[in-house]
Amino acid sequence: MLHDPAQLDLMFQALADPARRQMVERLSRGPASVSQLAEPLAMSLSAVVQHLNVLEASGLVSTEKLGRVRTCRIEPHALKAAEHWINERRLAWERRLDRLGDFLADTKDET
Amino acid sequence: MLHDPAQLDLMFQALADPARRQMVERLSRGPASVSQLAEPLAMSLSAVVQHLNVLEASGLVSTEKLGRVRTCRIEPHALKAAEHWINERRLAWERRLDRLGDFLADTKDET
DNA sequence: GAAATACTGAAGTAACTACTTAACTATTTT
DNA sequence: AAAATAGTTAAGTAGTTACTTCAGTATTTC
Repeated sequence: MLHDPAQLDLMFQALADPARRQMVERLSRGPASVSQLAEPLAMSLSAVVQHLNVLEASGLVSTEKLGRVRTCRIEPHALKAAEHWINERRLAWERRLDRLGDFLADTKDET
Repeated sequence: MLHDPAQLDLMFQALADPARRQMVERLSRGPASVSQLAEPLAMSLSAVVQHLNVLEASGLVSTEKLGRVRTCRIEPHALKAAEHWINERRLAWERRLDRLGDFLADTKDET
């Protein structure tokens, strides 16, 4: 799993945009062409291609061109890296609270 | 868990910045004052306060002012919401691949 | 081979972001 | 009460982002 901060930056930045999240959501249900990705979005095809480039640069999506159709798919490894970063921080916090809880319980015992 | 897309937007946008992620990382090890958060960052205190406001607006961090010190802490619920969004998409994709694998295996059995 | 399809790239623009400095307020400490 | 501390707020600015339109290039289809 890539913890390169620059890569994390690109991933979270990619996920920050609602249109791009919608694209990821669509792709989570299966591969799609650029036009299929564009269809539910209220913007030009050109704009969608630009969003797609952001997603691809972030590593969250990979694409392959066959003939005139570019097929896009999710990269679950990259998604997992973002997920992992958040999870680690949340767990660190929760472990801390647990230790604090134990400490308080122990202190109470000693009275 | 809040799935409000506007809230997700704010959260991912908040996490997109490396300085803000560093602040979250620091807070995952325990509460901190604004100056403590600022200390490792190469920017003015003012800039840190602005980042902090973004984090607070996103719901990822909450703060409480006592006297002249503002103490900041992580909101694990919000972190979990972001985590959950990513996880759902990745699982949707992986379930899809599993079904596809089963289908291919079944098809092979039928020869 | 002409027309339709599926994208791609460049240029322009309006809005937003991440800062800065400087002036300020509120709270402690001495 | 003066000085130091901790944070806040406003205004300005350079750089970035999310689009747009328009003109292009391959690839199919008819």
